Amino acid sequence: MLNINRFMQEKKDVTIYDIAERLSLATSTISRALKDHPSISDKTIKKVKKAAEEMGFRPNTLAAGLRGNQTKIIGVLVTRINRPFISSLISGIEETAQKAGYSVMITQSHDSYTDEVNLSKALYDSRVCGIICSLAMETRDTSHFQKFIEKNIPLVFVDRVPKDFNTYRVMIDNYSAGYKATKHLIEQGCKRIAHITGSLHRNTYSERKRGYVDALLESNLPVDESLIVDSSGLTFEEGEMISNTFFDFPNPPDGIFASNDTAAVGAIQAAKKRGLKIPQDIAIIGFNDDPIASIIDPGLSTISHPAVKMGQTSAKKIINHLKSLRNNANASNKDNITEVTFLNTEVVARESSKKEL
Amino acid sequence: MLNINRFMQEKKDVTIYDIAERLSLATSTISRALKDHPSISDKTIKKVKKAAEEMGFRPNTLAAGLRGNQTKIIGVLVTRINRPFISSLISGIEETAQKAGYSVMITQSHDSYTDEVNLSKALYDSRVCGIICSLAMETRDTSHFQKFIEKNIPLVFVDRVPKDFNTYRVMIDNYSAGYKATKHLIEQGCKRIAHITGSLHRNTYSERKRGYVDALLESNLPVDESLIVDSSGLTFEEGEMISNTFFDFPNPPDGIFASNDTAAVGAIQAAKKRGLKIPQDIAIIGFNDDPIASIIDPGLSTISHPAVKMGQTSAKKIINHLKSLRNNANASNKDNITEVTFLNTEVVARESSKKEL
DNA sequence: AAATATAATGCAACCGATTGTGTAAAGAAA
DNA sequence: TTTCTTTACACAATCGGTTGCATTATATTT
Repeated sequence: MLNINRFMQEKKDVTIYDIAERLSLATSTISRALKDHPSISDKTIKKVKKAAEEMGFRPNTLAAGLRGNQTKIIGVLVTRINRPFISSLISGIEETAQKAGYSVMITQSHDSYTDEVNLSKALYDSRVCGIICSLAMETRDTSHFQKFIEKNIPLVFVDRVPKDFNTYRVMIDNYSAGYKATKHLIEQGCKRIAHITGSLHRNTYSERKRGYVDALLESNLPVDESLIVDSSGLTFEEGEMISNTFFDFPNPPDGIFASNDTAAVGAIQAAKKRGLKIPQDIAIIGFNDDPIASIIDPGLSTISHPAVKMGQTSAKKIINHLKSLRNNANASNKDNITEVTFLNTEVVARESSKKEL
Repeated sequence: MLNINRFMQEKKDVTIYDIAERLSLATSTISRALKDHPSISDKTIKKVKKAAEEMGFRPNTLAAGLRGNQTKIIGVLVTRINRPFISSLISGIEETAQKAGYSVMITQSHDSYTDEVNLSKALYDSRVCGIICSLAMETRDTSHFQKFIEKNIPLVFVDRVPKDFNTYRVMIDNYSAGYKATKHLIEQGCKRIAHITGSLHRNTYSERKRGYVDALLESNLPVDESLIVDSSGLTFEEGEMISNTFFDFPNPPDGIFASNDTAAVGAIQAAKKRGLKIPQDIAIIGFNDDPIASIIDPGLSTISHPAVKMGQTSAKKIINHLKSLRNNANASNKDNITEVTFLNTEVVARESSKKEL
């Protein structure tokens, strides 16, 4: 049995030892030559690369990673992959990482705190060289990320960021976005604007709400708490249901600002089913500019979110940080990197809110 | 300078050596105890696990991977992450992988053949334990995957699969799906059905087209080549444009079967702009059951695709294969695993095609 | 009690690339 | 020619688990 097994074993990978032997050079020379190390002559470099090519040499990233206690893998920890915003974010990360020679390891917390904790450990175990995270809905305590800081592993929180954590943050200005969205409805003539928000534990939603409130106040419009509803999942169904309760009010709103497009689409459907005219009876604005926004009828006004760019930016933060660590070996900015990058948002006005044609 | 650096170095990770020293045991014992090896006594196992926990031990997956020349990482190579079908697929893969203790490394080819080749090499270099791939639109030759077979690394092609490659394939029955979609339109009374297809080099599209043709033939309807148009990207714009050319025909179609929902939505928009009644004047059916399908007005009939399940199934193929390799060390089914799994599709009939209420 | 079987643990090589330090060779300066 | 620099390369330790085999401790049998 053992014999059979032995015969069936696939041939070994070509290693730098094999190249060294063939060229009668030391493995250290091979290793350096393959990386264009300055202390290796051009002649040798060429010779080594040629041999490596011919022999079909493929570097073993595990060995390199073990030795340097560091991989070229960026860990990504998001809530759910199959959402337009998130998948675009990941796409941006992967694109930027790939160009710089990094790989991307993806995990999803499904908005569960315990999953998030475990996955952060798993990513640590994989010796990722950096980590990009968008917090789970449930997460309150973020101490499980402290380990990365201690180990000087760059950490970027994106979109859903903690309040108090000295790291990179890449996000949009949710406050001003919420403000802009509300202001837009006010400019269309809305006097009574409802707001469907997500969990206020997440900065994204709480900030948007803050912007919403301030926009109302600024225009001397009353802030009616009954018009502000917390939708745990911001789903289509919840959007529809919450809107229906609004419409049942003796004094219903004439505008709805939903904190994502999915819920906003629910609001549109609810309004349509009631025979309410959009935007005359009820103007609606969402958030994210998901593909549906431009396809639904009427077109959904929304706030556009540079998802892909946020991913690219996050990846760049990691990559640049690592680069500067290399160039400046003693630059251990440990627990001192607090850099917040805000990306632009824009009001995308479509039919669901444009009262005057 | 060097001194400062030394002081700033983060503390080392706890290794099995540290545990071994503390308990006066050999590292081999620690290693085995942590894995519940049968030859280690329960008492020792408990003691070791307790110490590991207390000391905050985290295994270095790189070291384990190097030694065994194998990681617990499943490589995923898709065309574009930020598409509903793909992101759901990935979500399914990640979910299943995570449960079984595997990680997922993601790459996107952007439908480029050269990128696909390079990424397959990069995944190989990372010593992934398996690979799941959906082919790039451009890909004709798939020999770059041969290396995985030779190395006995399980390979699963999903959705967009090559014709001739002895591996796992997880897919839907595109032929019957295309047949069902067309048949559905025929049952609604359509006599002249157009088809917007993707690149016929990809099995997905060529098979759907074959089903379309056969459904027509079976119902004694003529197959008019001018009604079959190849849309390279199957984008919204292409769907709109191609539909417009159809509508300009002296003898326009009364039904359109588009090979994805995006293009079908384009067809809907084109029809609406022309004032054509859907489905009375023109019935439309898409493919995929993307979120838009249920949200657009009129609701888009389509073929539902179990994307998440395809991901889960693909991951399971990898995991089970590895498991059986472990249990049966000499089971090198090299170049002999041709297992095709078909997942079910369903016609989802919505307003865009239901002629009789 | 001696012999044998079995359970539990130790020893040490190994995976493949990286890198600080040492050394030989070639060139430059004295 | 000798000495001092550079330049180019070699040596060998290292990263942290894993695993085949050897060894010791304990249990069982005769």
